[in-house]
Amino acid sequence: MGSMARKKNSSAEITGPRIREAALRLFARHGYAAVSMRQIAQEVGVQAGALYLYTPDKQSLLFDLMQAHMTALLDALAALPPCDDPLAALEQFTRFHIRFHSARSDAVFISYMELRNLEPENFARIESMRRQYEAHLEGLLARGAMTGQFTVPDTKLAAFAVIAMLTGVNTWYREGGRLSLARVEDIYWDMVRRSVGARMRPDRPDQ
Amino acid sequence: MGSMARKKNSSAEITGPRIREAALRLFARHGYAAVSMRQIAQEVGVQAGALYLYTPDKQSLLFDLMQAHMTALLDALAALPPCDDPLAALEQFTRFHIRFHSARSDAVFISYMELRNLEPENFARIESMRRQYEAHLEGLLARGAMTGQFTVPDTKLAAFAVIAMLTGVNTWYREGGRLSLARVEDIYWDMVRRSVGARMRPDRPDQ
DNA sequence: GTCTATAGCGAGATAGAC
DNA sequence: GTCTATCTCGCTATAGAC
Repeated sequence: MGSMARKKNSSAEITGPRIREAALRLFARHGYAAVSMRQIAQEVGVQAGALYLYTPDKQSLLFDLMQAHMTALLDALAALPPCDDPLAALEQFTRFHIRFHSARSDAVFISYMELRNLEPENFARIESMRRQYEAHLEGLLARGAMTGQFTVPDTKLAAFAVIAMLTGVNTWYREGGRLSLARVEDIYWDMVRRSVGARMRPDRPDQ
Repeated sequence: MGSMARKKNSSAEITGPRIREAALRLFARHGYAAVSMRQIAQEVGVQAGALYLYTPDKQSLLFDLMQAHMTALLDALAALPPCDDPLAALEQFTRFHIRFHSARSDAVFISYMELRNLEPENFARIESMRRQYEAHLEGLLARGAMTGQFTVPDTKLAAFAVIAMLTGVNTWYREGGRLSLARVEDIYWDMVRRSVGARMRPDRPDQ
């Protein structure tokens, strides 16, 4: 109980997380089906058999990675400061989406690309979380449409379009490239704002 | 030479295409790495060994599918009637992209998701074709920015954003759903047009 | 908690009969 | 042109020593 009372095997304590990190990176790079448990073990520096002390099987490893990502996404979304004004909320969502996703490109990639490799019940759970996320955006678009701040012919399609546009950043953005992430946020916010037919907010006049 | 002069084995003549169709469907559904040559053979109704009469190996099968898709895309793009006006050209591109891609969802899916499984030289060839397609859009956005018809802070990012938004249609659109494809085109064209800060064309006033 | 060894299986690809 | 049979390899997962 006391500090230093016993010295734990330092590597054993962190093997679990390291397995998940290695699996995340390898699944994102080569695809779930193309990555073997041996490769993951080699990346971590243990033998293949040792992985099964930390995960019941390969499928659970994939599902846990996706679930952790989606849970973190929904938690972070819920932790945003509340925004009554739909335009402010849309800007908040836009910047949040770009920042959150660009910092987790491997997890994002896996969560979109490896849905096919989930067993049905696992698939259903991840899909339900994704629908929650989309519903948040659709809700704020609907509020903005009601107040007349937004012009959207169809809130569901607009939500799909905005999310697809924003998630696309991950396919080309690399740190240290031509544009800073803050600049990318500004540019995309401009396009998102225009795409839903919204004008600038009064406190930041420019249009 | 004369008609009916000899009766060809009817199934032999079409086995090659049927193999590519089966591979396309299976790769799209389960992923390249997860699909076995035996599965493809079973879908076609031949034995696994027979596949190698039509493709040197599994990798070539994947590459041929992607190359055929990208070639068809670039050919169809080049075959569009020329458009001098950037706004008309953008509408043409928007509707073309949605129509072409929604009719080939399996090939689109594969061409975006299985790039990781291409050997380096094959990857480079597909990527170069994709860049040609993006360059077409970026070029017309740049022309519209020069004429003042578009307001785009960055033509490259705008091209990425528009393509991501439009390709996203494939993730949810299903024939016979709530909206017709023509209606989807209209809605997305509206969002694309707004996102680049363009007004309606004079011959179709409404904004 | 990690190792070695291996069971059990299915993969890609080829050889040769028909 | 398609078949059966097979080679060789690598996979997931487990058993049991340490």
